[in-house]
Amino acid sequence: LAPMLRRKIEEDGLEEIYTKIELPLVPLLYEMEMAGLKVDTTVLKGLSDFILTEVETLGAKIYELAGREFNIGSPKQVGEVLQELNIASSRKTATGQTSTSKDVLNELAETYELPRLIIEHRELDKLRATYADALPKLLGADGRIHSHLNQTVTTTGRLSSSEPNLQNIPIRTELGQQIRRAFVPEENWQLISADYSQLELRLLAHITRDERMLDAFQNGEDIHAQTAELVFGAKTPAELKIARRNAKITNFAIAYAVEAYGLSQRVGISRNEAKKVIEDYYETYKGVKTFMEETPKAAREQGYVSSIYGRRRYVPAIKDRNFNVRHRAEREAINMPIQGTASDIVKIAMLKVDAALKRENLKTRIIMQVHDELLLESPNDEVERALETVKKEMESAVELDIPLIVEIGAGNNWMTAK
DNA sequence: GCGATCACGTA
DNA sequence: GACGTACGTGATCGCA
Repeated sequence: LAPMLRRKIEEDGLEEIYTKIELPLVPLLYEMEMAGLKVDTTVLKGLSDFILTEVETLGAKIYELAGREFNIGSPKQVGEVLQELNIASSRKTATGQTSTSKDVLNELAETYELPRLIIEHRELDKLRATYADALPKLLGADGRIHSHLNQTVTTTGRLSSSEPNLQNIPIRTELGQQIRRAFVPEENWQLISADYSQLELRLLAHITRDERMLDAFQNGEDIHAQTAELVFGAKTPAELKIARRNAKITNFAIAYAVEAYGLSQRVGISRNEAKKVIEDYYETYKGVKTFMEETPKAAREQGYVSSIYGRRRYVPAIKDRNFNVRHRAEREAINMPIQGTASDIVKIAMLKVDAALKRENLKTRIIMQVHDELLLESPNDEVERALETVKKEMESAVELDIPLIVEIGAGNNWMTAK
């Protein structure tokens, strides 16, 4: 089997990906899994208890407004209650059930209190069940969590993490951030978090060769502000402040081939306004437009798309007779070179950081990767040096038409390290 | 006990 | 009829 697969690797031009990235990564992933992350279970216990009290209070209010008790954790029963109160949305799930998704509840929450409370209840219960209560159950004998780093799961080249998934630890909400406080360094060590700033957007510029976008990154300009001015027409500082937020959403959404409907939902504008924004975007960033048009064509002709280092994703569905299946494949094809190249680069950076740390005889070690972020653990007396080495190795991991920028920090838990 | 469904956490 | 990509996990629920 090996000779056959080797020949296939050669034929498909995958030697670089295989021999320079994936194979050398194996021992490093092993070391990361063995190292694990230290967890302060008292922080999690405190959070769990706090959330439980909050959830109980919320539950009582919810039952009162609903006029009866029911299982708030059951979307089916939530749907039934909304129907009883005649406030159910007409939107249905794939199986015809009344939808109780956050979007739907948010809309109802403008008029009614109950859906707002259900949203809050769900958020709290999710944090409690998935993180505060689940993580302590997975502690090893050493008091550390040893997640699996799966190398052969994703279609784009990303890693995945499981048992537990440490790539989806909360960060967005105030309470969610508290979960990160439970991830701590060894005594007299610190955690270092280093993440690539706007990696995928920079790669969008590099890959599409769009002049305006390349210029912005090369000159260290604020890309979201630029989009706010050029696409949203912001002129005064006040206009800019508002438009920048929407420009940021748009910049990221474009990389995933968002359509008018999706953008209208995210930015909170009408579908026609969103259509205009996308048109203006492509007029402003012409290279991006060309990429969006040419990539599905190339995928149809070759049968696959590639990252800039040659990693492939086959997209047979791009020839499907069904419109929806075909269009989904086109978006997948557009996104893969960006997400795939980002994956390649972070993996290369991991190898370079690891080699540099070992070369300098540092005890500092990589313990986790979260797609564009590396988490390291570093002895107190090494932290200063490690910060410098890690930042340097990550920013110079590869040479592209745009600069790579890394934001880095150290702290006594994952929250403060960021 | 298992799988489908729904929902939701991250980049 | 659907209309960003990539994942993993928990609770519920119906079925075996």
